Amino acid sequence: MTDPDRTRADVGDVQPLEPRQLEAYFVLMEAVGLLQHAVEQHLRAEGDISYVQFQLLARLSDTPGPLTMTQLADGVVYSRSGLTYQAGLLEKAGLITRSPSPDDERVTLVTLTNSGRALFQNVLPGHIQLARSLMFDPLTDDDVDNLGDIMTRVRDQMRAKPPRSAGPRRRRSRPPGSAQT
Amino acid sequence: MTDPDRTRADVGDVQPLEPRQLEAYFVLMEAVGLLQHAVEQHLRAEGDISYVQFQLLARLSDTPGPLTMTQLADGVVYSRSGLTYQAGLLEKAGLITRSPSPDDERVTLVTLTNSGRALFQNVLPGHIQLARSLMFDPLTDDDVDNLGDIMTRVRDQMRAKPPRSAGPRRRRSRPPGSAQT
DNA sequence: TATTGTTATACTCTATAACTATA
DNA sequence: TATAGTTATAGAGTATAACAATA
Repeated sequence: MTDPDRTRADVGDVQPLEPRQLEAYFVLMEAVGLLQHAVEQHLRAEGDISYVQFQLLARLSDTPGPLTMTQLADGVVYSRSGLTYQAGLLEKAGLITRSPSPDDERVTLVTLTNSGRALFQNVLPGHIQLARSLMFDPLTDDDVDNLGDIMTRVRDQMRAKPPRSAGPRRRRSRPPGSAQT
Repeated sequence: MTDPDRTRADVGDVQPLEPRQLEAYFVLMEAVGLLQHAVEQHLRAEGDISYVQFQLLARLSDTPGPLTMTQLADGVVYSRSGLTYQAGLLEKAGLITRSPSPDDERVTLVTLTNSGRALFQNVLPGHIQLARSLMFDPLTDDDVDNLGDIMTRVRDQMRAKPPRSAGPRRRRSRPPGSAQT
């Protein structure tokens, strides 16, 4: 497992690893990192919610009826308990309600309250405004179309791939790097 | 004041919020969210490091000499103490060392150890491989160029804008939503 | 038995404020 | 005084495992 010679930084090993791809990837991650941070700040300041909570509200706003916890979690949160935690916060804040489904009593139906809808609508324009000023200002219409098109393909690709398995399982409660050497 | 001349994306009015932009923005955030999650899993499994730690190692790998804490933090971490925490973990894992600068005794110089360099080089190819399989597979060369070009402009835009101030300060320790209505 | 959701718990990470020490 | 970094501490968020209830 410690073969520093095997894989060199000279990444020309297995495949050329396209420098263009490398650069695109890192720039993407950096830019989105900055964007996420700015957006989190904004949402916290304006509505006292996190981006995850914003996503959950967005999903509920986008749907006519209520959603089940499982439906709500999809793509936003990666553990059931994580969603329960977030839903607990949102419910405590009066932004959603939870009630058992009549059809299937195992299921919890999540409904956006008026207050929740109002908060979301209050916060959305500024959110978009911020996103626009941070990322769309330097882009042309074509750029926006391209970006949307590209990222749509990427997203679809990712949703098709194994969404949650990403390699062999290992322990996670050691100091970093201790898996190595 | 709020853009009297139309921004490029045909805006005659601020409200309609450009559906194209909206969609591009949300798809971007979703796709990158999925990507980040997958990448975090991979780094944890392969090298027992987080993405932030990976970024710090990457920065050090990219530089001939040592970096100061402040230089290292730039763009990766948003608080001094956050970096001290991460550096503490990396040092404990033997991936970096910290020593006072001879020039300015206030400054801490961070150096990548051989072990740290080896770990980074071990982990990098798989990291890129994963990124490629998740996001570059469905893209053409032109797409990659476009994406890189677009995100470079976006990133530069963001670095130019107030990077860490993003609106009026407010309290952060209330339940979500309580700032509203 | 399988599925939906919650709870208990442990852990990671971030950020503010107070502090030390150098410049 | 201002700057570089650390420490103390508090809080948000996540995930695993055990659990209860329903299908």
